[in-house]
Amino acid sequence: MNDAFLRLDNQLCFLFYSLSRAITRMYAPLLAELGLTYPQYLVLLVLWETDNVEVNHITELLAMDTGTVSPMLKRLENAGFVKRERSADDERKVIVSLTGKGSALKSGAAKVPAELFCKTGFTMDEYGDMKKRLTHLIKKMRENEKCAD
Amino acid sequence: MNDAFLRLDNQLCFLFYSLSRAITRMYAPLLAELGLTYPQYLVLLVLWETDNVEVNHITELLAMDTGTVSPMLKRLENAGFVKRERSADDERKVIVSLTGKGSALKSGAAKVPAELFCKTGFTMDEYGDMKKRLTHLIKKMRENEKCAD
DNA sequence: ATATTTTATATTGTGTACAATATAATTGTT
DNA sequence: AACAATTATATTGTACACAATATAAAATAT
Repeated sequence: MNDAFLRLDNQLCFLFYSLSRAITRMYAPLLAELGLTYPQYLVLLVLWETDNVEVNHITELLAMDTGTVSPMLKRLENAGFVKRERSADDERKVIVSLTGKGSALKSGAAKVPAELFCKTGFTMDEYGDMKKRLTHLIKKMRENEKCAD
Repeated sequence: MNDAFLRLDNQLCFLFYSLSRAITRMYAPLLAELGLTYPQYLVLLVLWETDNVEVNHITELLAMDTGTVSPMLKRLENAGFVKRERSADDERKVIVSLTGKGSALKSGAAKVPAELFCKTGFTMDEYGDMKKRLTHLIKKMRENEKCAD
């Protein structure tokens, strides 16, 4: 019975894993035109919504480790898209903000997710429906964290 | 209008990306007991279904680059789970096969996906339904590869 | 006020991902 | 048969991912 779960084509997890990588590969050439990778684009999505945030804010929204975000911010800074400054009132904090170049990228980036949406072939309703299902699943999995028996 | 797509919490792609990473993190401690990472576990899933396969067979089923699979197989070989041998009739090919240790791992691995299934809180029907939706989406995205306008 | 703990970020080390390149064997061509 | 094109795998280089550790500043405790 358990054996059926060991078949690759039965694994829901593998589907999520494959799909995620396939999406990243689809984004790659579109984002390369802007000089970004997909994770870097996610950081900019955060900043385009709220500028001047702590590093902490980014790691939490993206659910990423500092070991991932720290060097990524360094690369974004080297590329001239963001700026990093120690906070004046709390020297532990680093405030990340957009440069002019980083802000300017937003208009060019707008067509990227629209293009990806088109590739899904979804209607707006189907898109929303899938979003709801995934959000629900994520919530469920968080609740069932400890499922040992 | 396009601007709404730039909001992080509207991005279906980000949900897939987050969920995939969350699943991998959930697998990690369970697979660590077996001495495996998630991608390494995927390779073994392939071999448990069909032993003695070309490297090519693995890269295709997992949709992974040789640059990913080659070093991974080397690590699996060092860990004693698989064996690699040049094919006799075509010296270009490398045949990957399970060692006794690699085969033996299968029984211990059976409970891993069952545990993950439990965490989803899905019924068998819901599981199948989600699988169907994702398979359909992957097919759709492959068809709409070129969606430029 | 000083020692302890907590918090915010960075670094180290291992393992993917993947594009681009390299290498060697096989097949196809002339 | 000699050369070109193709095929199978490996290597190189860059960028995540993440656990574990390090570091320094702030908050708390004594």
